[in-house]
Amino acid sequence: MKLDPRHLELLAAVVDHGGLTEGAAALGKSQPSVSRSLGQLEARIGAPLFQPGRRPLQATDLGLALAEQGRAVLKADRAASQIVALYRSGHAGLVRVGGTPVFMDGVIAGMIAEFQQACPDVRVDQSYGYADDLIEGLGNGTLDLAVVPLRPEKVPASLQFQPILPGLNVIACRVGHPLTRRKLVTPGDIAEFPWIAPPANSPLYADLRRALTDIGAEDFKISFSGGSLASVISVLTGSDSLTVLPYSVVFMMRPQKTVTALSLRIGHPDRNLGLLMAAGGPVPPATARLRSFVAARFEALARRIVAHQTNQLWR
Amino acid sequence: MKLDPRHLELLAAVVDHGGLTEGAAALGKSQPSVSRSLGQLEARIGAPLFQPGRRPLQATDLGLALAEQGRAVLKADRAASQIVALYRSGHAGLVRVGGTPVFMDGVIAGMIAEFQQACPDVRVDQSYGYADDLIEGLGNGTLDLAVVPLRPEKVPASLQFQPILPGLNVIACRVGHPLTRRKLVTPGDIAEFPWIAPPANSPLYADLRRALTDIGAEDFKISFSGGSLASVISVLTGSDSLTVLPYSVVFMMRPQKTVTALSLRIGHPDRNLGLLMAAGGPVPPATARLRSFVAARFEALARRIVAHQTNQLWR
DNA sequence: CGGACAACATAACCTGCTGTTATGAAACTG
DNA sequence: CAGTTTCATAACAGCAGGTTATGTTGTCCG
Repeated sequence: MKLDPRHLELLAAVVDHGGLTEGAAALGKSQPSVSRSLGQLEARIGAPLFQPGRRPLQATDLGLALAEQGRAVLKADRAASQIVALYRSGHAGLVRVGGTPVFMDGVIAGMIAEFQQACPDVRVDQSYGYADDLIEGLGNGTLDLAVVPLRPEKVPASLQFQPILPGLNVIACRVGHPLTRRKLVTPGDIAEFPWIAPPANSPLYADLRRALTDIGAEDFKISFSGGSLASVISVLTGSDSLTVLPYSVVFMMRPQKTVTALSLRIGHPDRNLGLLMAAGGPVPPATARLRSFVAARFEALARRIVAHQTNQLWR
Repeated sequence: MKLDPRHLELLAAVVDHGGLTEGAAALGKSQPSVSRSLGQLEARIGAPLFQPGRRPLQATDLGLALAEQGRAVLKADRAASQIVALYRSGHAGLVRVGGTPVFMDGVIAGMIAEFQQACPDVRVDQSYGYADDLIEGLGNGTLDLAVVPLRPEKVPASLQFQPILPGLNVIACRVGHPLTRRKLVTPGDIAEFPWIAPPANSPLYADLRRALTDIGAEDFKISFSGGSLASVISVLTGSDSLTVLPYSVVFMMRPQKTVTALSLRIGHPDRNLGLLMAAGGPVPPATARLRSFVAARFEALARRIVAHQTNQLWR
C-alpha cells in the first residue's frame, strides 16, 4: 500500500496540535479539507486513525504511529523549503567566477573571502581567463560571472557589462625602491631598472608595452616574465624591478607596505574593469548576490582611492 | 515556499536511479508524468534541478540537496506503509480482551503469552468481567473480544459467538488429597471436606451450588470464598479443601502436578465456553488474528483432553 | 560525420483529489 | 439544558497528475 505523504503531514499536524481545527489552521488549510483528506486516508487503510466519538479528536495507536512518520515528512519538507529559501535569497548555491589572473588574485579573491563570511553556504568556483575565454564561458553556461577589463563596445549583445573601475595602470615597485625617493620620476629614470612582464598574451602585457612606448622608453630589459601575481610580487619585493599593475591591485596591497607605485603618469588603457554576466535569462540568486557584493566593494574601493589621491602624489 | 513532498520523492527516485526513465519505473509511474511533475517543481522554485543538456539527467547541487530530503520523505512513507501492513495483517495493534476471571487466568493468559511470541507488536489489554459486562463492553466498543461461558441462545443479535469448549466442570483438589486415593468417590465422601467458593456473583458459584445439590450434598461448609484463581489454587494446594473449576483449567494445570480432579461426575452447566465478538462491522485484524489463534489453541486443547480421557478415570 | 538509438520533453485528454463556503450533527462546557 | 465548540457533509470549481502518442535532442558508434 502506497500512501500519500501529504496525508501523513496532515495527520501529524492534527495530532500535534490537538485537534483537527487547529491542525488545519496550522497548515493554512480549511478545516473541511483536512477532515475529508484524513477520512480518505482512513478509508484507504481501512482502519480508524482516531478514536470515535471524542470531540477534541484523539488518535488511535495506529494514528499515533503514522503521525510519527508524518512528522518526519514535515521535517524533511521544511528542510527542503529552507534549502530553497537559502538558494533563492542567494545565501546558498554555486557561483562560477572567472577573471583575469591579476585582478582575481589581487582584488577579487579577498572580496570573495569577505563575501563568504556572510554567505558561507555559497560555493565559489574560481577560474582564470582573458576576455575571450570569459565571454565564451558566459555564453555556454560554464561561467556565471566574469571580472574583466573590457571596452564597453566590445561587450556581446547576449551579455551585460557593469563597469566598476576605470582601467588605470601604474608602474609598481617595492617599497624602498630607489625611485620612490624621487619627487618626480622621469622616463629616463626608469630605463635603468629591469622589468617584470606579465604573460605575453595578457592585456596587461599590451598595456605595459604601450605605456612604456608612450613615455618614450624605447628599450627596456625584461628580467622576469609570466607567473601569477604572487610570483610577480615576490620578485618585485626581492629586487629593484619594475612592472605595470592595475592601480586597484597596488592600492589593495597598501596595508602590507611591500609594494608601491611610482609618481609617473602613464597612459590609461581605454577599458573599464567591470562585471560581465549573461543577460536575458534568470540570474541565479547567489550570482546576483555576489555580483552586487563585489560591485559594492568596488564602489567603496573607488571612494577610498579618491580620498587617498587627494593626499598623495600618485597620478 | 511550501513544496509538495511527493515532488521530493520523485526527485530522490530520479537522482538515485540515475535517470528519469528508470526513476519513473522504480516508482511505478510513467516517464512523462515524472518529467512534467519535476518540471513543475523546477518552475515553482525557479531554479534548475538538473544540469541542462545532459542526457542521463544529472542533478545540480540544489537538486542533490533536495533529493536528500526526498529520501527522508520516501523513508518515512515506506515506514508508514510498513506500519499499516503490520496492522492490516494483524501483526500490530491493540486487542482488548475481556473474560471471566478463572478462564482468563487459568487458560487465556497463557495463550496470549504464546500469541505474543509470534506477534510481539500486538498489545493486549486484558480485563475481567462476567457475561453481562462483557456483552456491554463489546456493544459500546470498549472491548474487542470476550472469552465467556454462555448459552448460545443468550447471544445478542449484534454479536457473534464461537463456541470452543463444552462447559464442563469438575471437583478439584490438591494432588495427594485423601479422596484421590479412592477409586470411586461418593457424594457422601465429599461432605467431610471444606469448600472454596468462587465469588458469589460468578457463574461458577452457581455451578458449584447446583453441582452439589445435584449430587445430594445438601450442606457443605465454605472455608474460603472470593479471590482470584491464584488465591484459590494457593488455598487448594495448601489444604484438603475442594472446589469446582472448569475442566479445562484443571487440565491446563496438569504439568504443575499441584491440582487434580476427583473421579466424581457432576452436572454439566448447559453453556459453552466461547469467543464473543462484535458482528457486522469490520473486525480489527489483530483481533481477528488473536481470535483465530485462541480458537486454534482450544481446538488442540480439546483433542488433548479427548486423548487424555481415553486413558483416565475422570468423568 | 552521420545515422541509429536512447532519453527526455511535449501534447491532449481524462480522472480524481484538494480547496473553497455553507451548513448540519455531535460532543463538551458551565 | 442551552450554548459553544468541534467535526462531518454537501456542492462545486480548479488544478495537478495519470495515461498514451509523438516530437526533440543528446549520445554512441561505425
